Amino acid sequence: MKKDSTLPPPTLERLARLYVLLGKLQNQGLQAVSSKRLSELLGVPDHTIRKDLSFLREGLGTEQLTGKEKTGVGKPGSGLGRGYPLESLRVLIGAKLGLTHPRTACLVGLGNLGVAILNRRIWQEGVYRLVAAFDLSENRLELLSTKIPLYHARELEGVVRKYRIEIGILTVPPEAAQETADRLVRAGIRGIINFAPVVLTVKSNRVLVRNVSLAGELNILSAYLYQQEDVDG
Amino acid sequence: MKKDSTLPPPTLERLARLYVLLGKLQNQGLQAVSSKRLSELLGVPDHTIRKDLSFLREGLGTEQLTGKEKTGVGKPGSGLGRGYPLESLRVLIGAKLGLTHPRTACLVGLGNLGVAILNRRIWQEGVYRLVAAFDLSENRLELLSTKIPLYHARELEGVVRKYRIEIGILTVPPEAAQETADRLVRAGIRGIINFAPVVLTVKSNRVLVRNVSLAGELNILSAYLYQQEDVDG
DNA sequence: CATTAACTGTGAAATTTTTCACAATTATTT
DNA sequence: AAATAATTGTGAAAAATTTCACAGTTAATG
Repeated sequence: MKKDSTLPPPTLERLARLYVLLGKLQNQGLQAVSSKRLSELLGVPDHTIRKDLSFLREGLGTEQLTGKEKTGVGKPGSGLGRGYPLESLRVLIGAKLGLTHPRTACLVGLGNLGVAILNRRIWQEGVYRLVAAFDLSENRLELLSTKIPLYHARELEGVVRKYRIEIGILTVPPEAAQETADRLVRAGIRGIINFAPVVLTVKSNRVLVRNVSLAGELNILSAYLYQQEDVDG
Repeated sequence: MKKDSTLPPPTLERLARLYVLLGKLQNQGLQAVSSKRLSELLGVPDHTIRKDLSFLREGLGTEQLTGKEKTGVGKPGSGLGRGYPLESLRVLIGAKLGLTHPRTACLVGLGNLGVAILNRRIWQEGVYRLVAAFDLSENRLELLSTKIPLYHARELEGVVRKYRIEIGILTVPPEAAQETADRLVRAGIRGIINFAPVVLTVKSNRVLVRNVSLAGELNILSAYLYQQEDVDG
């Protein structure tokens, strides 16, 4: 539709995380933050944050921002209330990332991990709507007390199609992960967040996959530690 | 110690994930893979994989690899058994990333998420040793049946120091996350993998933090979907 | 009201990372 | 034994991303 210029991937990912942080800061009752503060909180250099934020300029409205007009959201200067106003910054990032209208999600696999995610507060906040959760065990389904509609796994395709579910969160055992992913894809899912310890293969390039891997994180951490050790001695 | 040239971060992170994948492929009984296959499996272009792998050359041994000697691990040519031999490639990556000697880890917080991680097979594989898990609830500690030593949270600092635990995995409720992280840092932890839905602030630059955030992943996914929607219509 | 201090915003430079393109290699086929 | 097909490895070019440095802004201070 809008042919908004697309963001550089690293910027997009940092903004997506920043968006979460801004919500937290708002809940703490703050009004504004500086790029320096955000830098400390996020572990990203302050100039990188300002640069990222400068992408919000594009498509800010119909006002012709020619030349050296005032363009940004941030308020320069010292003293309280300077920096970026939380409220408007958050709205702006939300608009840029398309986080304004709610997305539907489903959760597949109600083991310990699945239940942990089922109980997350994020589903109460309204931005993401968990409209279904699936499991193989009838027993499990009956035992769980939640407001989220629960279904037997055999109903996966039907429910995903019916509610046009966009995002699938995979918390099934590793053996079942690939097959479940295939089923989600066939049912028309648009994105998958995979918590199962497998490397998913999804051919369709219409479907985005984010792998969250404990083993991967451990390896990355170890490798950085190892590099540190090389340097420090 | 070794002053090994440090890897570009994107390469390091891809190799760390590749290492996991190679283990899986080995378990499937395969002997070798091509960069093209890895490309499909990992969703990374094949030339990027080959380039990444080319960093393994450095410090491959004392052989002086002058000129156009045979240097790589991969076997060119067509037919079965061509490409990269899984075994030796995995060993080489492991050596480069310092994944050869086991690392100690602890798990803090034994709610649903914690227990899910406690039961992961990775702790049986020998590369990472989960030497302690903590929780506040005595009840919970008694109920759990596992070979991993369980402790009350009050013993955190003592146990971390005693066993020189390097990596902490945080699966506590959000309210407790920052304080727990502070305690881990004070006790001398070297890295933290944070699964709690908060943005941790860790001043010490001796300590590495990896945040695993459902909200972050959801936002990233949504943003990419939104960009796709802009293009497709 | 001039000065100071603490910020933002950004074009341009520097750096890093990815992509390209193709020579070299080797099993398999003809 | 020549041709073919599939594959690695890598310098060099291209592209992307980060860093720099500083002009411009504004509340607070002296």
